[in-house]
Amino acid sequence: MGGFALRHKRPIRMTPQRTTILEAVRQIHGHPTADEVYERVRRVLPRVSLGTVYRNLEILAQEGMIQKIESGASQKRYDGNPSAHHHLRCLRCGRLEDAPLKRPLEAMEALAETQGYEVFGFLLEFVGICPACLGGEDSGGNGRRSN
Amino acid sequence: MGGFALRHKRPIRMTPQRTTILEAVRQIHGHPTADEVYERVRRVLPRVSLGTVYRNLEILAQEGMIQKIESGASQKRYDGNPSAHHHLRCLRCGRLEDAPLKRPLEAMEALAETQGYEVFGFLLEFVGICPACLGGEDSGGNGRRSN
DNA sequence: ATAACTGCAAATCATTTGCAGGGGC
DNA sequence: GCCCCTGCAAATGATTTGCAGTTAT
Repeated sequence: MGGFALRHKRPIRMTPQRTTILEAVRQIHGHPTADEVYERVRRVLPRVSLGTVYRNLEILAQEGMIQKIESGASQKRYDGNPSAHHHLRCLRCGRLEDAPLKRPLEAMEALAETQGYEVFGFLLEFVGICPACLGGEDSGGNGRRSN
Repeated sequence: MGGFALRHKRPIRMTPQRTTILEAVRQIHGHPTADEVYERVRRVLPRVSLGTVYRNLEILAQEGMIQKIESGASQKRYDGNPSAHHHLRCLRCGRLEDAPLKRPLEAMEALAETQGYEVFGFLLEFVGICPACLGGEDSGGNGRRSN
């Protein structure tokens, strides 16, 4: 859950920057912020710009190669694992870890034992297209939306 | 879900601004943004500042009187219903509606029929305190955290 | 060749914060 | 009377974008 790609395919070019950014997201443990990716990429390509990192994280997420995690914090995080799984965030330090994919209430209990968290609750949000938008213009056009 | 209050109680004073802001959140259909609340409050109290609206939305959420919804969008939204329920967001227009509280996968199917949405997926994030933070300093002090 | 892509810097934009005065309790 | 609360304005900070030059395909 994260990249709900709607984009009309455009040729995507694998530049050194893009490749390095993808690797960085995959290599960094946890779920890096754009800045953390930037720091890491700079070790290899000292001249990349933060703007490029943002642009590529967005594109990689839309291509389904990574996940963009936008829930519950002001800073977005990225995840090299594009398959469905959920997260566990610490209210104090902001740490973000993977959570086992189970039913929410069962999982909440399991989490305390398994990972030593004190779990207060969870955020659940469904994402889709509303009837009004479905009725109006067709799927064409923009693609980049929301958030 | 939403207000995971951790705050040490401080006396909370019901000023006209705070009262009006609370009413606005309750009255506005859907799930207003801070700006929408501001607009509405201004009709009654033309001199309120946007800063005051933000401060009070935060406090009301921490008191558990409203919910602060921070998932999946750059603009936070607020919800006059403080009890547990989930949401359904449109990728195109950003509309945010209530979703029935069921198991995610069942709910996804139900949503298409019930509300006419085309549902792509869902965001699920657990929120709590990680072992490191639990180990370190006790619960004392700040209260205001994360995001 | 020709889009896509990049670096750079400036722009956005929601949200937060410092401050000095004001008003609930 | 105390301290919480307010309006105002400035600050913050993550993310985005315009532009002119570069490069992958």
